[in-house]
Amino acid sequence: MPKKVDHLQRRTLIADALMRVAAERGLEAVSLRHVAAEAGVSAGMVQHYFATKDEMMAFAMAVVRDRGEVRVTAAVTRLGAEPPPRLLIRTFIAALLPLDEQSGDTAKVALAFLAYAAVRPAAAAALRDDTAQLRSFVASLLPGPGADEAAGGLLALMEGLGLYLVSGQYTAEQALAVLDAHLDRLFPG
Amino acid sequence: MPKKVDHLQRRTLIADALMRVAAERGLEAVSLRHVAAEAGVSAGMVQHYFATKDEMMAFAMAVVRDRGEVRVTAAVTRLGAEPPPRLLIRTFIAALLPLDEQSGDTAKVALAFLAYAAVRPAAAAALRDDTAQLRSFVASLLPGPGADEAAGGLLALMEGLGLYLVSGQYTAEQALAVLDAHLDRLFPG
DNA sequence: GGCATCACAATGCAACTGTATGGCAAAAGC
DNA sequence: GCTTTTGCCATACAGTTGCATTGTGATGCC
Repeated sequence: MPKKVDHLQRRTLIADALMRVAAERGLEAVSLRHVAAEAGVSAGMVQHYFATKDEMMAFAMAVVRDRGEVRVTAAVTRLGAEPPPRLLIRTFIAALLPLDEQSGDTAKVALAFLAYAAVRPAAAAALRDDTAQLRSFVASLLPGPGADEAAGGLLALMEGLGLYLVSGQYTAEQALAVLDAHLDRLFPG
Repeated sequence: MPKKVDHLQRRTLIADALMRVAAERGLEAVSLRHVAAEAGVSAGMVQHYFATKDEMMAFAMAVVRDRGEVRVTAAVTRLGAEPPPRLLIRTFIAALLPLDEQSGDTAKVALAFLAYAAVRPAAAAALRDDTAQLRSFVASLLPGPGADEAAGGLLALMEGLGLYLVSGQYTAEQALAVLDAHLDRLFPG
């Protein structure tokens, strides 16, 4: 076999360029040539690693999701074993929220993908499982009756805070204040 | 002066077509020709009423916002004078949430516009005022201390529920259950 | 009745889109 | 050393995009 190249690395390099373009100019500015230029490679190479644009988009979406998962698990494991439920919840929600500038870009991309998936049922299916899983996990950590609705509410609040952060309506401090106030209600005493 | 035409009506007709296209196939499918075809008019006419595509988009965004406002005030005035705060809040949040199929389309469009505005600071400014206004209104209705953070949390929860509804993760009943559970916490007793 | 003004249509144009295709160099297996 | 496979590039292509231009009726004012 000839020249061996790490396909995954190349694809990730391209996906990163895609995300940069999407974060700066929106998903509609994402074209093969723009992505290639942003990545500093030829348009032909992008085509070589992704047969179609849809395939490239799907891969980039998967990267965004995986990065989020990594951020969460990293933040959670940093807590050590058996952390108190409230701290655990606060930690992984804070890890998911776009609180700094860099994750703000990621969130912009995620928002663009969300709108993209809203009219493409096939792409939306992947997102569904993620939240359902997250919700039952949060519900298991919440005290008292009505934990299920409370978990749904907490996650919805998280998404909403994410939206406000992306659109620049909230600062990181404001968002965390709102989150903490909500947690105060969920963890009485 | 020649043929007098109701400009606003024509522009609204076109904006409605734009929203239909965006709801079905996403914002990136919104082109002058597609919108014209959907509206059943010539592409030249669209150009006649909107000098540029951006102007058309801005007008459509304004229409979406205005429709939301109308929905809210209609639902609220239906309550009569001096409604109890909790009912008032629940009513206008329910009016804003995409609970039926038709408003689901509107919400898809709103989501697309949100992503659109996320990378266009000029378009995002209009949204900011709206939520700030809404937040102080809600805060004035909430009891006890920390009303400001609680109002922010409630609105964030609303946005998150909207997202979940649009992406098909929640049914209308589930969303309302989560909302009511949250209101239970905000209005103790 | 002339005529300016407006509504609308048709066409053209350069730029861009995603994808197909062909070619070329390099590297491994024989 | 030759062949084959692979990485990558360049170009071509048909279709679409936003926008400019020009033309054509129709209308209402004077």
